[in-house]
Amino acid sequence: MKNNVRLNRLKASITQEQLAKKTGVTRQTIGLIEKGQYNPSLQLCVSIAKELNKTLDDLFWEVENE
Amino acid sequence: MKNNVRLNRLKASITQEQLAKKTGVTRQTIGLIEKGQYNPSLQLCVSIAKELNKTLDDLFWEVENE
DNA sequence: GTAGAATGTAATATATAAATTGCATATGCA
DNA sequence: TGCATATGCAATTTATATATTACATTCTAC
Repeated sequence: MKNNVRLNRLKASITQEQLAKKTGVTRQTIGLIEKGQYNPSLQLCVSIAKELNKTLDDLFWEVENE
Repeated sequence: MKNNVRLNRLKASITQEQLAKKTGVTRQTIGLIEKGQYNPSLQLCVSIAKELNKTLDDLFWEVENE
């Protein structure tokens, strides 16, 4: 599950831990999602997108082709 | 987790069972997602979107406001 | 009004996302 | 050098998405 979370988190200049706290999960969960090793729930994807001021498509749609 | 899956499935004129088979899950899972009673995985959301020729945002982004 | 298809729903089982804890590594800064 | 912050990673536990099975309900067409 490749995605653009790390790229956009860094653009937002926040740490994994800050994003985790804002989205209500742990730092480890954010780390694994960024690594593409998790298949996160839709709700979590939406939370992450909102915190980064992006949409689902921005972060998770056809990332391979970008 | 309100969404536009049912609306777009009906527009595509396919049954829950057909969509389930195409996305590799059971009819019950599709039914519960349409009812908003599940928090589906990102992979499943992507599969559903592709089968319905929609994007994640079309089906799952800020559905309340549409 | 009956038959079949589509959908709702409920109980139990299984797979896996996510939490928790802990330690290792890397990096920047005093 | 030494300390603090950020991140990686691994083992175990917990919560929940999804499967399976089964039966009920709704709806359409004959």
